[in-house]
Amino acid sequence: MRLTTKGRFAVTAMIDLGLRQSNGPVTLAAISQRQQISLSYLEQLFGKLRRHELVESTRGPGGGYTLARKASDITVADIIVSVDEPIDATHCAGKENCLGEGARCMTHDLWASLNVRMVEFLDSVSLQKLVDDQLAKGLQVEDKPMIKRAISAMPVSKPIRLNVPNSVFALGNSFAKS
Amino acid sequence: MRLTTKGRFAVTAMIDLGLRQSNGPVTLAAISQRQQISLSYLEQLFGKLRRHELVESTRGPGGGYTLARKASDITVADIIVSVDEPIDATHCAGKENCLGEGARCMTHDLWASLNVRMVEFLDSVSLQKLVDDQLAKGLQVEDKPMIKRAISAMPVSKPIRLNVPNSVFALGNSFAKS
DNA sequence: CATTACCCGAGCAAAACAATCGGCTATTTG
DNA sequence: CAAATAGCCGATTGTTTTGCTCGGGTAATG
Repeated sequence: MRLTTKGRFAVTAMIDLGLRQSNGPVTLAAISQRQQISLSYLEQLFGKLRRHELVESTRGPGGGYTLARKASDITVADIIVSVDEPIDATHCAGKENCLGEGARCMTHDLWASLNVRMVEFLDSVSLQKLVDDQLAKGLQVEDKPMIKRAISAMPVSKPIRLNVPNSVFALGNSFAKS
Repeated sequence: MRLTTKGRFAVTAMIDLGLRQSNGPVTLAAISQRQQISLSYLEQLFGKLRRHELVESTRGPGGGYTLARKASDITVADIIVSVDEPIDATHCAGKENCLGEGARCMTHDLWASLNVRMVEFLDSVSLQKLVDDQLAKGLQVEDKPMIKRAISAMPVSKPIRLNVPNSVFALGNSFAKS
């Protein structure tokens, strides 16, 4: 598992979806506006999320995305592996004898175990938990009319090309051991 | 914090160092051979590790690197932030009003908290733990003569350009919720 | 003073990231 | 039916990061 902005975008978008899907399907355009993520990029991410059966789509007017199962049954790990895809693994992909001799690079076992622990951790955090955290922090979700399709209006401020240098899970090393 | 192959290389190299530093300084050339990581890349990584005071260097023949403090006082988080550097943070770098209005993108609080939990976790895994894991798995460290400088010999098989497509912390999504 | 081995910066190919564009299909609504 | 909505999909693009090479240093040993 890798942790980059890509996974972060996906998690952010999923929280947005979790917060608002009670009113019916949520459009990517709306998520794009609220979270400042490019629409096309969201389409790519949600394509993967859909293929991994984390979300379901409804086409046509009034359509959009909804969670494929309860938010409490979706974990952060589910989301991240969905968008970060398989790719190989341990640098000596699957091969037992990476160094030719018996030495077999310890990377395998080592990284596999650290990996498992990481996944266990991320698997212990549910989307519901993150949604609740947001609600607890005072974020109020605008109640939009329940009648399907009724959005539309809204000036739509220019998309604004952010082009952030990027990164994720960044943090000053303020937690370095003293 | 980001988790990529870069951090994985650094952790792997540090474990190698932790396993063998009892015989005195360990050369990057030796780590390069054992772990199949390019020497120059290791130099870059250890430059950062040294500036972050995780390792100390000894120049000249018989020189190499040693841990700057006990392996039990070095955490995986220490290593990863050392090589992955600061970079900014939450996509709306520091600014409170990412969306102009009061809405303030939830990304901030959200990612910050998830981030903290990630860091706490990686900070709970010490290098010593990983070294012990390796020893427990039956890896035996060759006891090289204690006399300083005595290595040298050894045919040095060609460096072999691996050029792995890359990734890290990869894992099939075999743990997907059923 | 030659060897060892750390030090350092510039540069580079390939990959991943983030976004754009253009066209398509399914669904709703007038 | 036609128009609008909104998901779907692939090709392409610019930037950043990755992992590595090259070429030259400098400190320590013998």
